[in-house]
Amino acid sequence: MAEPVVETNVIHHNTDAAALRAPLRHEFYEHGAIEVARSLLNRILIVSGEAGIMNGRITETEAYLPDDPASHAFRGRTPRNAPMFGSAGHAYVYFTYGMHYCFNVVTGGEGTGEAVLIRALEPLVGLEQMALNRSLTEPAATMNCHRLGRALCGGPARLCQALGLGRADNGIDLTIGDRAWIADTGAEKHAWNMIVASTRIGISVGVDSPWRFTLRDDPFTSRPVK
DNA sequence: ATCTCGATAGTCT
DNA sequence: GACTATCGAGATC
Repeated sequence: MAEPVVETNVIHHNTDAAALRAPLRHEFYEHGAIEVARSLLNRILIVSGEAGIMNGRITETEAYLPDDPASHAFRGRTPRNAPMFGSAGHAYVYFTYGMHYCFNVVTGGEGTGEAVLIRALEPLVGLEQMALNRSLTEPAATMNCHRLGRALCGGPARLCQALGLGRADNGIDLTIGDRAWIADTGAEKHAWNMIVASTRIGISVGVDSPWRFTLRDDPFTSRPVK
């Protein structure tokens, strides 16, 4: 095996307003969940709500594949997981533990039942609203950048609460650019060697599959990579 | 830093 | 009836 190649940590983003408004199109999502999970890193997730625009950089993803025992889709289609079997580029937002929502993007061809869970963001725009949504007790001013980022968006349920994503967003089309989308910010030139693959979190089966993806040395994760 | 535990309701067996 | 793609608080090191 060759030694891993280390490149400089330069992200070529075009984050001007026009690029942020342009959603990634259907074809982007129409690949396998692993490829999409890796390609989503460093891109900007945007939510437009009553309170205005909020966004953040995607820092942690997990792929859930067809024939994957950890996937909600593993035992076939049900009312709950139906969006996973629908069209790529739509949202699958599920409710769990009696109180939390988690946000996924559907990938692959129609009917394959795969998705990518967004597990963490670096919050960029709308931090005050996010802090309100999260009912942050500790004043944001007393936290350093990394601690604040973790408190707001460091976890799949945290980022949903911060961005106001919930039941009403289950099944929405992410390629339109009205409510929620991922920007086509020109990050297509990814340094793939910077991506770290590790095992997924919070599951009891499929625990050995390295389908959690983070960026090397990026502090905005839900938990450190082991 | 790492752990244990309880909350809480929808989903499927 | 069992389980859950989680989180926060509190204990302990």
